[in-house]
Amino acid sequence: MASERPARGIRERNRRELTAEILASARRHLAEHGSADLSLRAITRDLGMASSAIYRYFASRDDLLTALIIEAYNDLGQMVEDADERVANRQDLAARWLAICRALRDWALANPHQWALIYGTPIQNYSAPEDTIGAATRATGRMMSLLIEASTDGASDRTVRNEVGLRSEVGLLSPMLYETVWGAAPNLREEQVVEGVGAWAQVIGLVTLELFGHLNNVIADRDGSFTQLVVGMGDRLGVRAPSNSYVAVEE
Amino acid sequence: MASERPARGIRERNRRELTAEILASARRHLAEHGSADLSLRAITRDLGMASSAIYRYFASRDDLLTALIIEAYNDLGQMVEDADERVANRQDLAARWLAICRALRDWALANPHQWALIYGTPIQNYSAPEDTIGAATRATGRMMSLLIEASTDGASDRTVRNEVGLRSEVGLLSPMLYETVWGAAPNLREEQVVEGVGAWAQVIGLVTLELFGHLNNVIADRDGSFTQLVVGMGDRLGVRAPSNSYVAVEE
DNA sequence: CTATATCGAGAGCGGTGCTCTCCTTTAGTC
DNA sequence: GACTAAAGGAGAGCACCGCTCTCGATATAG
Repeated sequence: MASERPARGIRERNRRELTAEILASARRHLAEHGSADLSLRAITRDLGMASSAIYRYFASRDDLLTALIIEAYNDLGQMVEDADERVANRQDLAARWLAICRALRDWALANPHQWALIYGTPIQNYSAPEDTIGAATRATGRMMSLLIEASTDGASDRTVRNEVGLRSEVGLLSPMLYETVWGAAPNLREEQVVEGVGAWAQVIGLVTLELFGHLNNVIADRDGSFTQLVVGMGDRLGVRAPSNSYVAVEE
Repeated sequence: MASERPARGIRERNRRELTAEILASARRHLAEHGSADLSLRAITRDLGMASSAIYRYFASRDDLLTALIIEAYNDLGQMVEDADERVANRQDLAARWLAICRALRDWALANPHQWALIYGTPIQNYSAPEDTIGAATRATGRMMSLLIEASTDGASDRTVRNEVGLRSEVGLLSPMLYETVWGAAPNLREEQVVEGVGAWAQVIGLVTLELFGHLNNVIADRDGSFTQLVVGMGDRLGVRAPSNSYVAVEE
């Protein structure tokens, strides 16, 4: 079980440990004061090192923030995945949908500054590096794949969309998303996927509005309203509990 | 037409003018570099004054930002109201709904940093002063009152909500919203209002996600997707074009 | 053992928000 | 019209920030 090298030197070990300590301190500062007030000097003071020394570990403040962003994405993703998998009856898409959405909101309420870091105003001069996108898509991916699964199942009993004359030829979605979706569900209609993105946007929007104070004199019971909306959303998108069969769910 | 006092002294006139110039410069800096990089010293440099002099006009950086926030709210509100009123057929709620939503998004795309200022991460130590709430509710108010109008009209042909067992006794909404809504439409069901808030959250969510880059590898035709979702939303909430009567709309 | 890469510490640069003091200019009053 | 009081501009200065550079200590590799 010994890692790559047992002790490749105290330098390498120290480096890993110090990097972790810096991140831990940064996480603490972020949770307490938000990303705007996150100061490298404060972190080095915390750790009792010279202010310049931190640049041996993170090239810039943005680099540190990027690390925190990836952490946040992964943390949220893990939370959502766990919540989903905790639903015993895998066929109960409605329960899974609700669990996922509630996990998202709960995490946001518990970690408001990290939520702001990933879904709030982007930090300047920051263009998501490659490392981010893997982590970034974890939570969203869960939601979307569940919605896709639902759309495939009960595609027949979905009410027909508006006939207002919207274009229906392929082109709304990005090429990348086409590949992903078409791979999983070849005969899914494009509009269904767009509706899924809409549901995702609504959940993110609700949580963001709540967290940023825009629901303050609007909604009293946030828990109840959120649940109502999420359930309604799932309902519309065909996210259903295992239809009539109450028993016959073997394997 | 001469204002309150023709020239109550050059002091008062200068004060108004300089305040306006400061705000103009701040607006310029905000539009170019975003709120995080908005520097009081840069503004004073712009205006050729001492860095300390600005504090005669704005007590702090947060104060200046608050002024910009109110400006942004009002600007957005004006845009939305204008767009709504430009729809000739006032009975065509669908057209008005789409116009409002598109105006919101267009304004956001044209003024991304101002959008971030009001719907992005809130600035620290900032608790919306009284002056804000009037401006803040302009755009949102338009959307909500239109949705309420629609819900009252076609309340009968709305599909019944889920029967999952959500509470229905009064309590989801804030007392303030109850007063507002119940005054305008006494027999509106609470769940309808919550659905309206949900629609609002979806629109805000869509625009925010788009602006903050979260739709980058997801949706190609943002215009088309946005329109589809908004139209679908209105459809569900009973926002309809003037039903069958194509002519008989007198008065 | 030695050459080399790593890394901590300190000084320093230009920037920030904000305060305090000094001094000029304007406003309102006998 | 002189006089007091308020308003406002200018400058120095404080404590902070991100970041760079240099120097000396230390660990690693040959």
